[in-house]
Amino acid sequence: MLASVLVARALDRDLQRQAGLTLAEHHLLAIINEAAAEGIRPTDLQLLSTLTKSGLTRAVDRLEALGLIASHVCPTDGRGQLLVLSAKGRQKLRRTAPDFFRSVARNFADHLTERETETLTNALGRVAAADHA
Amino acid sequence: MLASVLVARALDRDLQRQAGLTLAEHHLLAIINEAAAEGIRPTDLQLLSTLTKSGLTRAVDRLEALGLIASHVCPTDGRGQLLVLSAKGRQKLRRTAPDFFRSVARNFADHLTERETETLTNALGRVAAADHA
DNA sequence: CGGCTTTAGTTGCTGATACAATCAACTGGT
DNA sequence: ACCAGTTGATTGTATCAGCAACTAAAGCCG
Repeated sequence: MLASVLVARALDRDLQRQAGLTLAEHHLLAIINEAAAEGIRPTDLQLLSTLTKSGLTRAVDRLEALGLIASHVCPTDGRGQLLVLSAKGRQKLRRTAPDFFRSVARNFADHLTERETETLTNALGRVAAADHA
Repeated sequence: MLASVLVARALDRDLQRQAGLTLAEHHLLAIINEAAAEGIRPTDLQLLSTLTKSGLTRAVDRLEALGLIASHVCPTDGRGQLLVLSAKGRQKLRRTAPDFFRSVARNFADHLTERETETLTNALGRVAAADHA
């Protein structure tokens, strides 16, 4: 827990300095970027993010206000939205990437061996996928 | 990050239900409990916790208001305090422990092999000890 | 001693999050 | 075609955390 908080704070600090984005916001952009071309539904986004439903709503609002993402009403479900990166959002992400990767390396990845990285990925992936009800 | 957030939320939820304590508050009690008998300084406590200075001040205030910890002026440094568990705090911690350990097992430890646990402890310990400036 | 710097801890303020309640749209059985 | 129940998402409210500025006690050094 301590490691995760310290790393998260360091990444957050660096991102805010270098890109004016929160770690959570940047993470959302990254997830949306890797989603299908037609966009991603907030519910699916939530499963991959560290936010709850309401937190996600607010974060999406902010990103939309910044013009980094766009939302359309889902054609097959009038309740839902489809979120996509705007051109500005894609650009932001691309420009931010180098600094961000350096930050991840410096604050986290460089401290681990390859074997450890693999073990962590597996083990924590399983933990994250578990049911925490 | 996702794993840590999900686990933290699950532990927090269980603790609040079962003991009326936040995960952060419970963590502070646990750290103080393992500290030297004469008490622990807020600064030292902060290094082991996930809180910042100001967050720690507030959390300590809450725990003191609940009567779970007591603070004395440090005899060798008039600026500082020495924090100790009260009898009530020790009791709280003892009574909370079984449920808490179960929660940790269910939400985290049970998903890992012994080798993985060992690797995580080492690797993340190193990450936490690193300088995140 | 006496002032300058550093360290310990607190406080005002702001922003972000979560929970719970709510609104809106879809779905399935009759 | 309708209504009950479910699911997707938003909003009201309260809390908590963090930053930055501040106070006060130590430490250092001439």
